[in-house]
Amino acid sequence: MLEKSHKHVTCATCGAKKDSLFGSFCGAETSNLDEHKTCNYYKKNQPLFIEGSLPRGVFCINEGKVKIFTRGEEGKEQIIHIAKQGEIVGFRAMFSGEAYKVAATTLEECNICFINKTDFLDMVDTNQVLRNGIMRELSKELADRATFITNMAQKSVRERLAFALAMLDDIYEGEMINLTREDMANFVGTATETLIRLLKDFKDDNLIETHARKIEILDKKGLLDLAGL
Amino acid sequence: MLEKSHKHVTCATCGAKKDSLFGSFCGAETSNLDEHKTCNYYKKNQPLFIEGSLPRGVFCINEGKVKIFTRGEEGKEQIIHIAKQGEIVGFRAMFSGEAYKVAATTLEECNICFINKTDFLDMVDTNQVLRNGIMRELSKELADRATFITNMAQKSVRERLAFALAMLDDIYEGEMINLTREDMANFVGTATETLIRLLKDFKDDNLIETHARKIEILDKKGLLDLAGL
DNA sequence: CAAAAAAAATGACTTAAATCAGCTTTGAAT
DNA sequence: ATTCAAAGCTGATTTAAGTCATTTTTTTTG
Repeated sequence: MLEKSHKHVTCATCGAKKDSLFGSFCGAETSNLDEHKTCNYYKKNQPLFIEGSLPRGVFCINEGKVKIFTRGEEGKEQIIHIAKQGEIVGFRAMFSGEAYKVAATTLEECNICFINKTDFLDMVDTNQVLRNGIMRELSKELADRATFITNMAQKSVRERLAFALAMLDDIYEGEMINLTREDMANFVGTATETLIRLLKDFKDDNLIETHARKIEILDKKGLLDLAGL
Repeated sequence: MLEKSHKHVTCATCGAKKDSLFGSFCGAETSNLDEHKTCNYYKKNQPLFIEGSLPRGVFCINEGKVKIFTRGEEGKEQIIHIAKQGEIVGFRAMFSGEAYKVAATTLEECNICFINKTDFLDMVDTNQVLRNGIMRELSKELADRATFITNMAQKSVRERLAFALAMLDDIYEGEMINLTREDMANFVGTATETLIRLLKDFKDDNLIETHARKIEILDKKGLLDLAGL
């Protein structure tokens, strides 16, 4: 695996920036961003923020993956989204003015930059392109979540898992999927045991292959078919 | 029931405006809004827009209720939200620049105003208060949908129905809930037969009372308890 | 590297909720 | 008022998926 460590990242040379909401920033805007951000190294399973806390700024993922989740009754996690490099995490609650309803925790070692609330809101207020990007992003996610709800309501666990694996293949971009069975079950919305049994089925059907915890997608098209898409 | 009919509504005297995103509009802004809107009367079960079409503007509900839904595999509806007077419908897709992923259909006779896309976007661009209101709204809804997903994944149908009835009680504001059993099932995310059986249980437990199709909430606290909240 | 802890896997059993089929009531339209 | 289709309701049956208990494998840590 890639060696990660605490290092100072410059926005101007950040590989993740081009895919992010800051992608359109010009030189002056980029160096302004640079001055207002701090870089931090996170270990695996470290929280960025928890439910109920007040947002103090936004997190920009430079490297690594982060799960966004809520907790149900008995504290069981429901993973809503898995964010990767280039994604900005934690800005939704800043606009609603409320405490976080979701929590964010690293799934692996990460390098993540932090931008202070007032600095970020200043940028949003003065930069129309950024603002439009954010509104587009919020709207798109809203539509995605409508689909998510519909899938939860109408699809079987088998179909949801097939779809989730195809999504994870995109998120892990060719790398093997590396999640605990529990996290995966909490993403699909099922029991861990059920998830494990279904993974075996998929393995028997040559859709995937497992290397200990890691999952390799062999037949993405087959998975999407199975998901009913 | 209240008699509804095609009538011209003035934004200045609109009873729904104060609760809407336009609530903060001053006199000049209100008359500008007035000039750019048209009023329309809708019969029950009339679509405002359908999935896949491109947004041409936004809908502001003056009177009546509207269901927002997606369709799964075999066309089965999943109701995501039920909008009432004061709510603005259809603006999310305008920011994403994509076709509607959801559809909207009236649940009863409605009076609904329409504001053209360019006029609305102009207002958003020039009015910071409106813009902030929209961003707050988008963010709040995003959080609501995270909770919705978690409920679908982790709660039983019984719990979800109890919660849905409590929500509907707020939406219908004291009026009796008036939805087909099918719509209600598509909101809760279950089969119509299952929903009917559970309604009977709730009736037996004196939580609700039915008057033909209409449902009266007798014990909202009891319902919320049952929902596990 | 060994030991301990955590995660993964398997088996047996239970149950919530879907499906299918048929019957009854309601309300809309003539 | 009568008719007819749509919606509501009930019963019987099936099944997908959850739960609980135990074993095996993997991962972590001293």
